[in-house]
Formats: sequence, structure tokens, C-alpha cells
Amino acid sequence: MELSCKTEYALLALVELATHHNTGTPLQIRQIATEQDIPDRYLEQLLATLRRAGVVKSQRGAKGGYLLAREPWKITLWDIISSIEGLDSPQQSVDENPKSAESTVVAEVWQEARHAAESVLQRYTLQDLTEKRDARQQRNIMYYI
Amino acid sequence: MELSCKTEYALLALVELATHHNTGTPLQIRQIATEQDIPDRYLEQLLATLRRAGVVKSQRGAKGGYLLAREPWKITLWDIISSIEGLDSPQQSVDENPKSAESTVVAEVWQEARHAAESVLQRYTLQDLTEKRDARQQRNIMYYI
DNA sequence: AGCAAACCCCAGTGGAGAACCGGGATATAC
DNA sequence: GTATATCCCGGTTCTCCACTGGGGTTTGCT
Repeated sequence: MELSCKTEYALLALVELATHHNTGTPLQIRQIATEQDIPDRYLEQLLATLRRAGVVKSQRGAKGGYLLAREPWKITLWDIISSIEGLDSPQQSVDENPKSAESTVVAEVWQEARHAAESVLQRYTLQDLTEKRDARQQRNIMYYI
Repeated sequence: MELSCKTEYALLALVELATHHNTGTPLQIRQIATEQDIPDRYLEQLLATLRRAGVVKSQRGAKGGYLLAREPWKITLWDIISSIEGLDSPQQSVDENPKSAESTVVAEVWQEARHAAESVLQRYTLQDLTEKRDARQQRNIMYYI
């Protein structure tokens, strides 16, 4: 239920990639890390996960770095979070423990709640986040006048 | 995002209490535990938490046990989960780390998603769970005919 | 070709919480 | 007073999170 540090790092990093997306040049781990104040060796792992999930792509070697795999408006927050959270549900273990009627009902309701949150996260894209951030910064500038 | 074992135990135990609520007699840990297949010493801790949160009340001594603190239709699933998960937000630490614009936006969106899930859980009461269970059992019986 | 800059992979560590188990103190019905 | 329950405090094992470190590999540049 709580926003884990891990997920927040991933989101912040991708917002950073989204803002530099129009340049076409890759962003390096180090740059993202210093910009968003994330431990770089940790961020490296998160980006690796996101790459394997097909959210970002990487360019190895000198002058390498990371790029978004798709346009910012084609990446939803749910894409990111489900990738990083790893709800792979690896084995649909056909175990024969017949869940009680109570368990089944609880699971159904929980599923409904999770789906509600999921659909909110599906509605937001990286593009939306950068726009919301820019709008917020504009407002903050207004306050200073 | 996932339903923890802990929370599921609490919900199952409370469903059990809700079904015996009309009798007016308290249910004991041991009974709930064997009925719902929960380790009893663990359930004891959960019920203690729920008691401190005001969801259930206890009766000590022989012939003691647990009772719902309110009627089953006045206890929402959110009441239970927030009690057990302990999202008390203990200290509103007025720390002076100015969150970045990106962090703020991410937090806002996350808040919105969490609120969506929360409102689903607010809509369901213990009464709803028992009714859903009974309806489901009726349907299962129909299948056997 | 050589070198440095970047990603890639694997492994380990410290702390926190989950999911338990156990023992003794306390309250209550009979 | 005794049996029966909850209450309270602690410890234990396990997993995950957050993070660090040591190499290896690919690539651009000169």
C-alpha cells in the first residue's frame, strides 16, 4: 500500500528520461542519479529491470546510457510499477488446497480494490507526470512575484 | 499491493466473528483459529491489535473470548486493514527536506491511486462479506444438483 | 590497437518487517 | 480455588529492501 523507495526511484528516473526524450541522446546512470539524488549503483539495478521489462533500452559503451523504449505518452505508470514490483506470478501452481469460501470472497474484494488503484495508474503516463510537474513549477514561480 | 497473510488472517477472523455475532456469546481464539486454519498464537497478536484499534472487544477469563465492537455493517474492510497495517503515520515530521517537484507529483498520483483502492475497501463491510460468502455457497450447492 | 567510458552481472551486507512459537502474569466463571 | 481464557513480553527464522563492491564486456575515440 505504501510507495516503496524502489518504485519511487524508478518513477523519478523515468521522469528524468522523459524530459530529455526529445534530445534523442541517451542519459547516463550517473547523470540521472545526481539529478534525482538516487544512489547510482542501486539505480543501475532498477534500470536493468526496466530494460528487461522493455520499458527502457540501453546503449552500451562510451557515450552510452539509457533511453525510453517508447514515447513518454505510451508508457503508463502501471507499466513501470508492475515491471519494478515484479508481479510475475511465476507459477500458476495448480495446488489442490481448496480455498475456503471466506478466502475466496476476501480475495475477490481485494482484487477489486487493487484493480481500482491499477486503473488510476493506467490512466497516467510519463508525459502526464512531466506536464503536471511543469504546471506545478509555473504555479510556484507565480507565488514569488 | 499484495494481500499479506497477516491482513487475510485478520479479515477471516472477523468474518468468523461476524457470522457468530447474532449469538451474543464471545468466540475464542482457539475456535476461530481451527475454523479458519490460522496459527492460534499468531492470531492472538492480531486480535490484540484489532482490540487496541477498537474493532473488536475482548472478555477475559473463563468463557471469555472476542466480540465485534460494533455491528457487522458498521465495520468496513478499510477499518480492519488500516488497523492491522498500522498506517498511523506516527510522526508528522516537519523535516526540512524540500521534496523535488518530481517527488511531489509522483506522491500526488500515488495518493490518488491509493485513495481509489481505499474507497473500494470503505464501501465493503463485514456484513457484505458474509452475504457474499453465503450467496457463493448457495451457487455452489446449485451446481451439485 | 589501446584506452577510457559506459553498461552488465553476480554476490554480499545490514536492517526491518512478516510469520510465527513460548512462557508466564492476569482476570473471570464455576 | 481452580480451570479457562485473554494479556504481555520476548525470541526466532525468513524474506525482502536498500545499498555496496568487484569484476567483466561493449563501444567510441584517438
